[in-house]
Amino acid sequence: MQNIQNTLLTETVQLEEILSRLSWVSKRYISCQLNQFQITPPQFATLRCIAQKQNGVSMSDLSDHCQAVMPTMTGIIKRLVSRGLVERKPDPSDRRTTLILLTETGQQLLSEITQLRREYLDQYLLTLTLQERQSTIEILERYLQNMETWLLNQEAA
Amino acid sequence: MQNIQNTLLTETVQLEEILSRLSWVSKRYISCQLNQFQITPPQFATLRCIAQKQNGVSMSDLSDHCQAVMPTMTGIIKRLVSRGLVERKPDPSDRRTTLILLTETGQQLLSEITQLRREYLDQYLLTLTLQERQSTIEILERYLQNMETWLLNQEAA
DNA sequence: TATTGTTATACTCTATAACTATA
DNA sequence: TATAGTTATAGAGTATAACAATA
Repeated sequence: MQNIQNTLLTETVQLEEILSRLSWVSKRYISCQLNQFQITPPQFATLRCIAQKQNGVSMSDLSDHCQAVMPTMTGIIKRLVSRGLVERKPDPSDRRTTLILLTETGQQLLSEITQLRREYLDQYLLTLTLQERQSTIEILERYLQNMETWLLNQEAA
Repeated sequence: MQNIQNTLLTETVQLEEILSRLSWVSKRYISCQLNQFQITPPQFATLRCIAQKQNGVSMSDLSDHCQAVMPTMTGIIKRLVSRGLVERKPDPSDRRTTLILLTETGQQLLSEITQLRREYLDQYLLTLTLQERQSTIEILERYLQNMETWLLNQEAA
């Protein structure tokens, strides 16, 4: 009996398992870290996305970058606004567009969270060699781009 | 001014960013792969967990391993039962306990999804060297155990 | 009393469809 | 007509609190 699995790399089965667990466990892990700050993973991803641009991000850009549909973003932003973490500003060049910006409170919260996460991560990274750390960065970055490209293609289709 | 960030490894800032993106993007990626099978990431994680034990898993074990509280599991299992993917069986040794098992349909669906994921992943892994693939497995496995241990400690506290 | 599990409730995230306002 | 964004609605996941049945 010809089994298609025979053609796979020997590491593939193992890594599919690891990456499935990683997706789930890292979500629970981040969720748990965010608990004390009273924000959720989608809100965290959104805050990070907003922080990348100094002059504000439109709802549709946010929607694209966070891979969430517009009505979903509307809800997330509404909650972030009500907590005083972001604010809406009209775009002078197009009156249909609303720009979203971090408030000072939002910036402060985001950097507190990031700092905490860095400290936790640093402890783990100390258990790796320099070479391992650098190769991890390289490989995960490529893997991320791989998934992001795939997701964009799905969207187009 | 003494800045705590100065004490971090140079790779830490970069990896915190990468791991945040990874958590979010891998969730969207898996979610997108699961779409055609009409199941959600928490349902997928649950099915995998059930599949690991031949003789069924209790709700409380599921709740522990999936890191979700019992009422959450009740809901997820309810939907999986209604789709015919899992079934409940009373535990003969303790009448309080319900054992959850995969149905034949559930096993089949799970292996279809896994096969699809392996094929996608395999294509990416071909772009890595053997050494890179093996070191990725080792590093991610250790990172996972790190997070899992941390989560268990949080729960205890 | 302690454990196993469900139900009730409330909130967030999610997508689709319908809508408003602007270009 | 097309684009930017919101509202309405429904379903899934999440946690807390209250409850029933069994140990």
